[in-house]
Amino acid sequence: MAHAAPKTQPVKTAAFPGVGHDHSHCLEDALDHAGQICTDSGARLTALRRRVLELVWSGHRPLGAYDILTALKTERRNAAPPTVYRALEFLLQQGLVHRIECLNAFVGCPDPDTPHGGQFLICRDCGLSAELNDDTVDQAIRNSAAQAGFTIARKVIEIEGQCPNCQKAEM
Amino acid sequence: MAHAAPKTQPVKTAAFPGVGHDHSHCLEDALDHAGQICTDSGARLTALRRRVLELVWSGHRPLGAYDILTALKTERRNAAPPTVYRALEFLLQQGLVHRIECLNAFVGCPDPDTPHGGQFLICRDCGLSAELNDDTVDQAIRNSAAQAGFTIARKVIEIEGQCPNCQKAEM
DNA sequence: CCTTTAAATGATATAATATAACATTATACA
DNA sequence: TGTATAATGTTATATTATATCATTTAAAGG
Ligand SMILES: [Zn+2]
Ligand SMILES: [Zn+2]
Ligand SMILES: [Zn+2]
Ligand SMILES: [Zn+2]
Repeated sequence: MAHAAPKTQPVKTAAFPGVGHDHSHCLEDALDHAGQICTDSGARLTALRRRVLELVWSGHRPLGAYDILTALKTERRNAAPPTVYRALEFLLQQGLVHRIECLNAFVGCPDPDTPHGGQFLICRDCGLSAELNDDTVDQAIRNSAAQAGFTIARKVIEIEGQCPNCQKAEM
Repeated sequence: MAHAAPKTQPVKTAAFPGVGHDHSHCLEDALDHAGQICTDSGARLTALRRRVLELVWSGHRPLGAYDILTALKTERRNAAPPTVYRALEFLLQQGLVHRIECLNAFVGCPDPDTPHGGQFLICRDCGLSAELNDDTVDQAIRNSAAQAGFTIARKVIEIEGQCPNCQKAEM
């Protein structure tokens, strides 16, 4: 985890990226992490896979496979659905992207170093998503499953609603 | 955490239906509830909608729309995708069924009297699902969303893994 | 009861998402 | 270099979901 924030002011929850944030930084970070992770694990981050990761990270909005395909086709005329789905499958396996089930879409993981199922807040108005990893939620679910004698393999936690920015915009 | 359970014996969680449970009872219950709810709200539980609800309740396994369609076609030769999707849309609106996003499937709600988003345990081995409504989980998510300034419209909580029966069967 | 109107269903077409299967190319490595 | 493996190309098709307009059914009011 990152170092502690300065203590003098309330922790600014950065769940949703500010409208004017420096997204090139998000992108660089994601690619750097990806390079590191794949190097470490011996996985091959090919040009294609890297490019698909970049496209997923073109913003904080989950993208459908066919959105990605459309973008990819402008540079690779022969790109087809399997091209994208295979790259996404790889990126999912490496924990570099998450699949948003309720949207049939994919979004970059901002913290891929340790594998995790994410908790997603998804704005219905602007389409932005934010990944949380609240351990209280996680614990509650683990307890609940344990009580039912259920062994967890994967958690899908997707919260749809309205993000702070869009709430302000409505007033 | 919720209030303490009686200490004398472990809480029997009935999350997953026993292999030999009286399912006809589940079905009757579901149809009775549905009739009551629709009567109360003035919604029209037509023969078709009722039949689709029965099919969804043919077991505790989420069914895809086309599974339902296949079954329906044996009785209504002219059934088509919209036939099923429209009935499902109605049943969803009435809270009589839930949609399982990670399976693109639908399952009956065992407790439709008060609207709620469910928490689902889904067994990858046998396909059975169980609906929980653990308030601790719910609270944790509400807190987490509130901290992010996010307004919740809908929660998708789907836990994939192995149910107790399938764990035993593996030994 | 009949008419008007709205809701539900029928019917056809097509959109959107995802995978199967096999051929070809690139990479690893012995 | 040759061989095996992984990745990508290519084509076809499966699966899930919706749009649109016609027809039928049921509710409501006179
Ligand atoms: Zn960003
Ligand atoms: Zn928003
Ligand atoms: Zn049952
Ligand atoms: Zn099972």
